[in-house]
Amino acid sequence: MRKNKRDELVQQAMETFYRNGFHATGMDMLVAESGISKTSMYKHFKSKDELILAALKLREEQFHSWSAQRVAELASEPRDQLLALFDVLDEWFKEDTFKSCMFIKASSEYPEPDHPIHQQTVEQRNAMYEGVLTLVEAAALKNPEALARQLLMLQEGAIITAHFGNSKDPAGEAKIAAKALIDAAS
Amino acid sequence: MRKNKRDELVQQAMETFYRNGFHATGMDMLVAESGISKTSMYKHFKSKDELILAALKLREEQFHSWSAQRVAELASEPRDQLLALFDVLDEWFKEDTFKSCMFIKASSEYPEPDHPIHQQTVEQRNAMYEGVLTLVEAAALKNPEALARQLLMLQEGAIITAHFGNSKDPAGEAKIAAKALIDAAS
DNA sequence: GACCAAATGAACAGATCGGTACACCTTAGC
DNA sequence: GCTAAGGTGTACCGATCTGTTCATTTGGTC
Repeated sequence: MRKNKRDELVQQAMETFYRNGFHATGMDMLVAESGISKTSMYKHFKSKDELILAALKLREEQFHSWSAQRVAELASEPRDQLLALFDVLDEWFKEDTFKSCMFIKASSEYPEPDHPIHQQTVEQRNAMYEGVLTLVEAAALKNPEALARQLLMLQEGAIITAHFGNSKDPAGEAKIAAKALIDAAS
Repeated sequence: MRKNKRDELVQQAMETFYRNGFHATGMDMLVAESGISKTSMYKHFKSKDELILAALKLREEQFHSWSAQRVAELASEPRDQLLALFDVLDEWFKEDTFKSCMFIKASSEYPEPDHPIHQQTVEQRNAMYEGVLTLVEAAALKNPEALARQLLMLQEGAIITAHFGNSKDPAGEAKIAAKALIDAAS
């Protein structure tokens, strides 16, 4: 069975776009890094934008399954799981390959609200919010929508701060803040 | 007295890079938008990167003076000023030209920690942290370093959330969270 | 008006960009 | 072995990229 070139390409694209930036990465660079011919690339994807969309979709799936699994391993109660989200962030920040969030990068480089790439980042963020809201509701906390939004913003803040690199423990600090907000909503 | 072309260029560059992205903006686009010749540009700046650095510096000065002035107009006590930071964010988010934060964008498009542009964004963020820390200390709140970090992360989170556009009142929600953290540190 | 600094415009250089065309090769299934 | 699907390599296209050169124009001061 021949390896799936399309999947290889999307995986490589995801890594390269993330590390190097979307506009700053040309298709020739992807050819060089992936070993997949440009002809094959354009056979599978009509344009660079379509490839980016596929890479973002893959990133969303991989990150979501990894973080959900880690959270479930770290805690079982919804309230503890809300805090475990920050431990999982911490693990992510400590990875050598961490370079902020691919969706933040994409929404920044494609800032027009009607651009498909921007729209996909918004959808991904909506899905994150829904995930946090589900846990907040399961934990029977007050003002669930607002609290979910605040917790998500702490996560965003931790990601950005971790990328700037000027705090020793962004995830830990955000977790302490999250705990205070959760306690206040109990 | 001839108008200062260099300053005009930096102002225009700041606006165009911010709206369009750094890599996605070519020097020819800047020529078209500013009406300043490419020759003049390269007379004042050795490279595109140097122009970007100057634009970031200008943005830092303008944003800092504007926000400091607005905060001082909105509140006089340090504790109230910490909360007023979020009202000022709100004003900023509501501007037609809001497109996330120029320093977040720059750090994202130039993610290498040794790149001068990335370094300048880190310095700007350090200055923001010091500003928040000064207010936290003046308000005599507990754990000032950690609290300043948390408040800054809420600001980061609000900026990112405002840019994704999937919350009606990111600054207001972040302000409520900030108030809870400040109350808990009183 | 003369002079000088600042600025312009036009053309250029080499490189890269996203994307196309086509002959040819490789792999997998029958 | 044959065939079709998948993939490659090479060259190409028109456009754009950052940056350079140089003759000319413009603006300000005396």
